[in-house]
Amino acid sequence: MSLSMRDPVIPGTSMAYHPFLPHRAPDFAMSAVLGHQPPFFPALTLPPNGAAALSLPGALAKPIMDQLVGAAETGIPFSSLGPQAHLRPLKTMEPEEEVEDDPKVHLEAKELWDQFHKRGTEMVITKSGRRMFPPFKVRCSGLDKKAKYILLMDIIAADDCRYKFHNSRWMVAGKADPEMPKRMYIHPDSPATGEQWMSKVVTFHKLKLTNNISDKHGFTLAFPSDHATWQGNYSFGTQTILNSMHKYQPRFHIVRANDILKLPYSTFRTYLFPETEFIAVTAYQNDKITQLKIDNNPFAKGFRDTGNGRREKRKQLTLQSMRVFDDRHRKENGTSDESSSEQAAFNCFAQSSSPAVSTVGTSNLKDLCPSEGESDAEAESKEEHGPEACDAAKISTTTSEEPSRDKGSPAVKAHLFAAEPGGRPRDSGRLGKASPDSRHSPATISSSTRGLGAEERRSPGREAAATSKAEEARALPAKEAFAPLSVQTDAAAAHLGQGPLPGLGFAPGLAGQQFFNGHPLFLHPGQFAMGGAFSSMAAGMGPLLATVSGASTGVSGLDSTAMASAAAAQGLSGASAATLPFHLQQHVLASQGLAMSPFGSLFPYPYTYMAAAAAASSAAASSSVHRHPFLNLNTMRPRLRYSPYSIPVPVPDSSSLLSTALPSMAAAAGPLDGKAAALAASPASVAVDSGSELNSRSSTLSSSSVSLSPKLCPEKEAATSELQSIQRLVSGLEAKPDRSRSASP
DNA sequence: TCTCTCACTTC
DNA sequence: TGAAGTGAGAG
Repeated sequence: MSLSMRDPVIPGTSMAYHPFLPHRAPDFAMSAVLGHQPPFFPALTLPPNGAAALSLPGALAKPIMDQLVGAAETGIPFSSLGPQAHLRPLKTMEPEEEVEDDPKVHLEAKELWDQFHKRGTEMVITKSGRRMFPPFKVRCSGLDKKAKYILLMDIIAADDCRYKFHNSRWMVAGKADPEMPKRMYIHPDSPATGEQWMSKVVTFHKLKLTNNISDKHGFTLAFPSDHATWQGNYSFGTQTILNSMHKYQPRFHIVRANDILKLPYSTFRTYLFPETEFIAVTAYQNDKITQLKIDNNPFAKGFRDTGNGRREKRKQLTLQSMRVFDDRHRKENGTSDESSSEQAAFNCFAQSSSPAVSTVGTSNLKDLCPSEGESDAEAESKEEHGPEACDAAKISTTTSEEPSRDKGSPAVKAHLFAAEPGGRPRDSGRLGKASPDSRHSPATISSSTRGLGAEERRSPGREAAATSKAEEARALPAKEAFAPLSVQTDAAAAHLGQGPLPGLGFAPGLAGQQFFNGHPLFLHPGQFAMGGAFSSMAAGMGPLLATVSGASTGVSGLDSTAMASAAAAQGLSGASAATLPFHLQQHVLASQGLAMSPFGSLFPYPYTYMAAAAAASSAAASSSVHRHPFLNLNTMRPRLRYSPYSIPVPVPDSSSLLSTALPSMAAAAGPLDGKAAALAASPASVAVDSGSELNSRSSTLSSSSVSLSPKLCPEKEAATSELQSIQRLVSGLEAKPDRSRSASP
């Protein structure tokens, strides 16, 4: 099993071929040269270095001419396009990179990561999304202070294996499940100047990991075919979808670009930190890693104590409170107002059940666990001087990027780990990893599409890069899910957008795009729920969507009719194109033309040349069977993967649930069914409580309140009796010291 | 193995 | 003050 250090570089990269270049700033435009505003105008816009690209007439001009011909076939007279000689930009762009940069990246919290790696590599994923722990934080240096950069992160499959935790160790348990759609997460501060990035630790703590294929944090932009610039759907989100029990490798990317739109044309520098590799789990398997996290994660502070576990404390407090209740009940029974006394008693019980709100509880908490405060303090101290402090003091992981960067030509710089010079950075199949010390250098890969060089220079890591490239292709088959574009589900959202940019996860705050700001987009109404900032961000994604749509058309064979249907189904009117700014309308029209069949054959080009490759590479690929559809032209049809649309959702017969299900089972049937089931199953307060819990995430306390309160529950006596029984039962098990502490408040 | 709820935490 | 993040534990 070979590891995949994915090489984001695609040989022969040259944006000059890209027929789907999105509309760009006027200085890149050629419209004036062409003498009109052709519908396909955006297709002819140029990358920042377009001038240089076009300076190579022969090979470069032809694809463009092909486009023109294609455009003509779509109804535009070729003659109206003017002579080919005019295919040059009006304005020559100055090279963007006047100041050479030499980015270096340090992994922060290195010690924590090392411990993480030593003790186990479990990273919890949940349905609702879980943050990474340890947090992925880096510090950058060597950036051009003035230049703007976009920082991204993604997580790729580390290998093709599924794992299991057996005999206290992780073992390969078979072949990996179909890969989840990959997403890129763009740091919310992007783009920012090098100076800004270097002035702080760059954290990606907002990124969440989930196993929820239909996660709601993914968004799909849907563009109706009748006026859509970018046909097809594109999903992006702040959550990365992972498979449980699979191994993953986070990656960090630095892109020198002042605009998200330029991502596809910019150089990606990719950094791998082997110690950040992890196995996704839905529940911890290894106590060591659990403890590490408890010790280091502030949110888990509640579990951070030496003596009794929190649960135990809670149990003790509960027992204690019950005793109080019992005492009171006995004392007051028959003499005073039963209801009020019991209410008071219950209040006591309720409060005590929640130490946080009970003075008794809190004081007793201390009594019961005298070491807690101290241990917390210790933990605090430990934390302060722990990993974080160490981070500041010592950065042990540093990149060693080649100082000489090949400007303008595609380059690969794979800086392999010290332990594995010149070879594969990792062997994914290995379970016994190199020691952390051997991994202090991250793998650094730099990919560029700016250059024109047809040849790719490769570092000694070429082999690894080649391997990774093959593996890179593995994830792309997920794009199979392009198919049912008319279906707008979250699952689709999560699944689509697997083009060269496999879904960009934009942090909510990401904004400041210079194009399309404030303009309406053709978003699926049910899927775009973010604010203006994000809207503009999403709008900025347009051109990227164009590339995706290209993939849809070229690879999946999606025709525009399908999109039209989708558009119609979404109630999106083609007239809405009129709401677009002029340049966007141009883009819209042009893209329509481009999306048509004459250009279908061009698809392999753009993706082959897409330097968004690092993003593309985020779509992890398997090494052998599955190949990048844009790298291997013979594999235009990616492997069939799970379909988000075909996930069967068996609806249990509610009647059977009603008749047989336990309340807890009824809960699975949904709130209404659950409640109905609870009600139908039994009139007992327990069942009713369960039902009430189904309707709201009410706490146990409130539920208990319903069932135990004499004012609210008609079965007061029964409840009281039951409570007493429980209390007696528990008292028998209770430790004596606790009893001695159980004084009435 | 996964999901959900809970009480706790931080921010 | 409340939203959000956390592991435990039950199912």
